[in-house]
Amino acid sequence: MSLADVEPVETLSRPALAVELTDRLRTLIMEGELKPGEKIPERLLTERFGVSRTPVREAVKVLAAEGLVMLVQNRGAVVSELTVAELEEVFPVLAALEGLVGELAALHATTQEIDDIRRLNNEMHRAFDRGDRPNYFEINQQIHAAMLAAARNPTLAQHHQIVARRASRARYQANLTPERWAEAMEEHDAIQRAFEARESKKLGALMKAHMEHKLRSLAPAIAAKSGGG
Amino acid sequence: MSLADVEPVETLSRPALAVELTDRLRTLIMEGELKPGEKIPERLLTERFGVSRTPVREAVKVLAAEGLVMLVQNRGAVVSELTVAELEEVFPVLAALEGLVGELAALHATTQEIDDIRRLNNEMHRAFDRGDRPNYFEINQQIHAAMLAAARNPTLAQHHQIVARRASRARYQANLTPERWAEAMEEHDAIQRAFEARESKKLGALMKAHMEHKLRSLAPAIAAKSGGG
DNA sequence: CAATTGGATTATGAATTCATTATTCGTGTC
DNA sequence: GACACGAATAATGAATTCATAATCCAATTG
Repeated sequence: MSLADVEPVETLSRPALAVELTDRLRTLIMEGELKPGEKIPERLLTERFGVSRTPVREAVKVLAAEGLVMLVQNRGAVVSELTVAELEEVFPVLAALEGLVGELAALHATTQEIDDIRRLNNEMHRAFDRGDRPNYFEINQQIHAAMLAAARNPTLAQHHQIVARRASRARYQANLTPERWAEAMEEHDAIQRAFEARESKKLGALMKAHMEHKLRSLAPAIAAKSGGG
Repeated sequence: MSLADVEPVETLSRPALAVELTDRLRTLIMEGELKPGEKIPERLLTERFGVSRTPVREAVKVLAAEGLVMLVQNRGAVVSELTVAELEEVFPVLAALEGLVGELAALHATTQEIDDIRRLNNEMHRAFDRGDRPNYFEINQQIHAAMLAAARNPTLAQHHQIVARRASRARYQANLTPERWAEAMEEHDAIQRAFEARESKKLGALMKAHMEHKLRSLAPAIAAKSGGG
C-alpha cells in the first residue's frame, strides 16, 4: 500500500474558527448558558473565545439561518425566544420529519441496525423500570439518532437536527408525568414492532404521532412555567 | 393621531448588504446563472456587486447553511450538485413537509383562502386545457404559496422554502409528460376537495403523495439528462 | 420636576490589511 | 518525456481599521 492510497487526514488542519465558533455558540444556547431573549454582543464572544469579530459574525449569521438567534439591523443578535406559540409551531414540523425518518428507516435499515435499536429499546425499558429519568432520556436520544442514521438521508438529517435543536431546549426543561412516561413507553414498543416488521408507512405514522403526543404533554408545563415566572 | 402612534418605517434604512447579497446570490443560483458544480470565487462576487469581501463571505455562509452551496476548507464555495441521488434525498423531505402544509392548512385556512385557492385551481384547469405549461407552472406555484400561508406556521414555511428551492432547480428543467400532467390535475382536484371538506389528515396524505409522484416522474428525466451529457 | 434634545459613548456594518493555505508553473532529474 | 520538487502566484481565513447607526446620559427648558 503506497502513501498515494491514503485518505487525506482532516485532523492535521484544525477546522475553521467560524465553524468551531458556530458549534460552541450553539452548545452555549442549547445548554441554556445563553438564555432565550438574551442579547449577545459581539464583544462578549470575541473576549470569551479570544478571536476577532470576523469569524464571530459569520457564526452568528449561520445560527440565525438555523433559527437559534434573531438578528436585528444594527442592533445585533438575540437568542430566540421559546414561547408556547413557538413550540406549537416547531413540534408539528419535527413530527412530520420524524414520520419520514420512520418511513425511510423501515426501508433502509440493516438487520444489524434493527437489532441494535432493539437492544437500546430493552435498555430503555430497564431505565423506565428503575425510574431513572436521565438514563431514559439519554437512551431515547440514542434511539432517535440511530433511527435517523438508518434513514440514510443527509438532507432529512440536517433539517431534523435544526428543528430538533430548537425544540429540545424545551424538552430538557419540561417534566415528564408518570402517566405520560408509561404511555411513551408503549408507543416506543409499538414503534419497535413496526420497525422490525419493516412496515414503513405504519412506522412513519407512529413516530409522527409519538412526537405530537410529546408536544401535547409538554405544552401545559411550558405554559405554566412562562406564566408562573 | 400623533406621530407617536406611527409605525416605524423600515424603508428608510436599506437592508444590510449581507442580506441583499444573500438574496441576489440565491437568485443567481436558482435561475441557473451559477450552475451546479461551478466554483464561486469571492473576488468574482465582490466585483460583480461592488462590495468588499466581508458581506460576501457572510452571505455565502448563509447559503451554505441552506444547502445551496458547499464550502470546502481554504478552497471556497461551490454551487451544490443536483444529482439524481440528491433529488431522491430532497424530495421525500419536501413531501413530508408538504403533507404537514396540507394538514395545517385544512385546520387554519379561512373560508376566504379556500375560495381563493379554488379559483386558482379553476384557472389552472383552464391552463391545462389550453396546454399552457408556463401558466400552469405559475399558478401551481401560487397555489402552493397560498396553502403555505394558510398553514400559519413560519417555521414550516422556512424549512419548506429552503428544501423547495433546492428541488425547484430540477423542477423547472424537467419536462412534464402529458400522462403525468393529466394525473397531476386529478391529484390537484382531489386535494382541493379534501381542502374544502377540511379533512386535515387526508389532505396531508394527498399532498405528500402528490409530491412523491412528482419525484417519480422527474427522476428518469433527470437521470437521462445527466447520463446523456 | 418631567420631558426633550444634543452630544458622548458604544455597538454594529463594511472595507482594508495581514497571514496562511492552495494552486500554478517552471525547472531539474531519472 | 514523465514525474517530482520548489518557487511564484492567487485564493481563502482572520484581524484590524474605518464608517455609521443606536444607546446612554447630562443639560436645558417648559
